[in-house]
Amino acid sequence: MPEGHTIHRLAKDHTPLLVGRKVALASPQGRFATGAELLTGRPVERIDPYGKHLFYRFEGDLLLHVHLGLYGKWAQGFGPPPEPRGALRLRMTTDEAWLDLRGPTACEVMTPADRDVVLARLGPDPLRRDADPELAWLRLSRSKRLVGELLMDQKVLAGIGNVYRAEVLYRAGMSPFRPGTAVPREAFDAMWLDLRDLLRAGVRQRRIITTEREDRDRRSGTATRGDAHYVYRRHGLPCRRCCTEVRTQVMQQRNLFWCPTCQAV
DNA sequence: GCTAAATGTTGAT
DNA sequence: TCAACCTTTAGCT
Repeated sequence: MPEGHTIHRLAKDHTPLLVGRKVALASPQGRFATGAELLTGRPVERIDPYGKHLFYRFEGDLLLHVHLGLYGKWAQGFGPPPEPRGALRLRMTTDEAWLDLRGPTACEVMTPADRDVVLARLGPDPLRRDADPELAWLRLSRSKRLVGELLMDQKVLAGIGNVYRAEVLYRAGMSPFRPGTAVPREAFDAMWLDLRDLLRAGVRQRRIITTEREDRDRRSGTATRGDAHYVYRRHGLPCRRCCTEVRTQVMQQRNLFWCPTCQAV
């Protein structure tokens, strides 16, 4: 589940549970034992999502940096926490609530300087108010790499993953094989705005919905029909608009999906 | 019930 | 280029 929308959703969900409260941290699995000890007893000052990264700022200029990777997950609840099961990397508890973290790629204590190193590797995040699309445009439009690769590059755009890559290219009617240098400014601007809107909707809905039909069903309370995407994971099925078979191939280490007719160039 | 694949990134080879 | 991280889910049987 973790593309940028999930990370911003988590920041919103965790803020009322943690900010301004003293937190006890534990690592039943043991892999974050030292960090947990270091942060225990400190109040959380703020939670900052940036792309696919989460930063929990604790009192005393210490940050908890979390990156969920592919498998990472947070669970939460009120009252006494359940007995820890499985590989539980981190449990945070306050007087009222608990939060469990499993399977993250990163769970570490950082200084603000360490965080700045991480942020320096990231391009603008369309979900952030302070995002500067110009930077993404410069990095994309000067690169001969394929637009399907560039959209997944966190240094170009932070928070975009494999689902949004496939869906935004389809919605733009653009071939993933076009080089960055061959993307017109207007097309980039349209994709930036579309990504921003799709990501915002993803934060609200807690899932990625890119098709109008699924969105309409969800709003009207009709049972959803499992067609939340145009091309993502629809390999071999007919395109929803032109009935051409959706194709797939690995690009940037992930399965890319596209319609060769609707996204011919 | 079993297996494969998955919305991601890093570090070793 | 590949393995590791570690869990959930879809699609089989």
